Amino acid sequence: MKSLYAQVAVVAPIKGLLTYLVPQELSTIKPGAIVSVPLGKRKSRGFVFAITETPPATEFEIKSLDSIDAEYPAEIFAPKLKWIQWLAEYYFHPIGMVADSVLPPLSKLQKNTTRKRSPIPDFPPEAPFQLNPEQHEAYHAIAADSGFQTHLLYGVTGSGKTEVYLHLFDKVLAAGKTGLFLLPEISLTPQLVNRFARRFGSRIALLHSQLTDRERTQFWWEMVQGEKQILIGARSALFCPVPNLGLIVVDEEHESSFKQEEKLKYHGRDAAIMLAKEMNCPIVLGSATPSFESWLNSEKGKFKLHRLVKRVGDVQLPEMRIVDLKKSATRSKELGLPFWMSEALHTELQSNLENNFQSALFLNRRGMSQSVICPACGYTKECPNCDIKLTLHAHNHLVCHYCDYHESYKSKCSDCHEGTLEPLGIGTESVETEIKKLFPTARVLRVDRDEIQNRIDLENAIEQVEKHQVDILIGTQMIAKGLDFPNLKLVGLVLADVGFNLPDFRAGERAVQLILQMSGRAGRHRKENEPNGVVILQTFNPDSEIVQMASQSDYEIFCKYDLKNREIFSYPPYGKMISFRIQSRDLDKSQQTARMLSERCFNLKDKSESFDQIQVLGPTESPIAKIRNEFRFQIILKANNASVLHRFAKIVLQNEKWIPTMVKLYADVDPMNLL
DNA sequence: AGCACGCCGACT
DNA sequence: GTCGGCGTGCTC
Repeated sequence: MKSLYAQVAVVAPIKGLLTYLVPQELSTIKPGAIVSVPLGKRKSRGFVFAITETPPATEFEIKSLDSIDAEYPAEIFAPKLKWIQWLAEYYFHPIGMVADSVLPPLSKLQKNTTRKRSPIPDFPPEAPFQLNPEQHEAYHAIAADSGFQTHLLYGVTGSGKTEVYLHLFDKVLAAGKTGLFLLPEISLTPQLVNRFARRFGSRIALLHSQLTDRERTQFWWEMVQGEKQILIGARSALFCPVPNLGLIVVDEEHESSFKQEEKLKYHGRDAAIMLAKEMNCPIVLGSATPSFESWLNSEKGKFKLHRLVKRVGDVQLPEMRIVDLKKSATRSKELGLPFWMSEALHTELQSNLENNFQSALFLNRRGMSQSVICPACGYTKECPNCDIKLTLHAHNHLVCHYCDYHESYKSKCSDCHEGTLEPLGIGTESVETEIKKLFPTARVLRVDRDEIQNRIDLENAIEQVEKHQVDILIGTQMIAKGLDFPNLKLVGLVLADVGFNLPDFRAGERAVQLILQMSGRAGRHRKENEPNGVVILQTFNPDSEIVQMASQSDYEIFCKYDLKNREIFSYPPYGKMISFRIQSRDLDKSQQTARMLSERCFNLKDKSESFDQIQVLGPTESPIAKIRNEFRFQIILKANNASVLHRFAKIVLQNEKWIPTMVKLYADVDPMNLL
């Protein structure tokens, strides 16, 4: 009898697979099996990727694996192996650590455990809505494919993309298959989950970070055993080994939060496309403002494009008015209004209140947060661990956004001991205070990270708005996504400029997406005799391309304009990027290692002509040069050909021996923010 | 990751 | 002496 060897991914930071001898009594072992193996002086969990009869040449003494985990039959994971392997190789992450995320957090629970409070709301079932001609056409074009095909569903806000998804899932269920519905931050869109709950009742399962381990484990098994057929989740739901997959939908596909920024730095949308390819099923990417990556892919014919250009019920898109804050400030002062409240916005809020409609004020706090400044010497407090200004939080706390550092807020300047520290800039909190002063009778609700800590908070907030217990909603990004309030007629973009001038080639794309997403909340359901939705965009840069094109609601024009620039500079989606981050507690060591790495890159470039196209940018100090007392440098690789670039990076990363101790080197493939 | 080994300073 | 903190190295 020949000996069998198992190629095993162990849960440790090891790049490749390790070889173990299979004991005679376990010779029925199959790829996909989960095993317990000796690793150094301990035991580790391992994932069997292949069984071979010949041992590979290795200087290691081959050990025997201990046992097979009976809890997880090999058939569950076998179909996912190739996808896991792709993730590990493409994103340069240890394969065992990638594989480990296919498991539920707890071991199998007793069946029929009852939850205290189901995360899925119990709604009376709802019949499907009739699709309008546009939706119908998109639905049929997508439903025509049963094998792998990527579809881009480009529909303006309020055009009824969700109804198309629901019809598609209906068809998938009717065919006896299962579906996967991916959202950027699922816990932030309860309204969407509710619609699925109404339509599919007990056939849906959820997977996202706000569930308890117990809930996640139960949903995982319910999907795996086919008791539920539609999985709604954040990107991590991709790892659940659902059998018989017939459709994947990625909603709000342009959202950059689909990219995981730590550990396995994968993009949920791209990983979903690979999974659909592996499972040979169609995938739909939906957005009102598609990512430039997807846009280009549809132009190239790689993705099939479907347009929804009209709102459901022929409701008009909101009218957008632009206010130049430089000009409006004087008038605001005369009227006793703060600089960020133009006369136009004030009038509109007033009349909306009188007519009993709801309004929303949107403020992107990023970069405009409440830092405190000393008017005497201009000193702003910084975090002692990170290169970041402290921001003023609920009343008396100065906090760092990157680490846990916080200190109490003392008004006396600790630098010059003269001035009194004063909050700089505006935040949602100060907007709320002012609004309450200006409109004392209005019912005001603020929705941001400080106020809304969890799913329940958000659900309660949404309920209040739905029941019209709120007249003016004030919020950050949180209220820009997926919310649908029939009485909301006015959206005020208090300071639309934030983000325009960030040193990032995607700044324009993001700014326009955000403006359009937010304005899309206004006037979605117009009854007869009701006015149209109104958007008031306040800005210090009324002439910028971003404002001009966002105001025309013409995303496609902006897309074409900005894509031209990207092409000239070989930025994504034309060029591809991989960034390296070098990090250690020792500033000199970090810097020297970064220089060594760049030298290695240039040496490798000289070895082959095919690497001529590769640009090595840097090393530079990372925009946030220090986090948690570690100094960070970065090198960016850019090239026109993705596979050449990847091959190049792989060679650079192959040997880790040259890296000095205590220095960490990370790769980020297709980085979304270059911080 | 997780575990052991080995080096150092500090203390009963 | 020896306890324990953490830097270092290794895993088929």
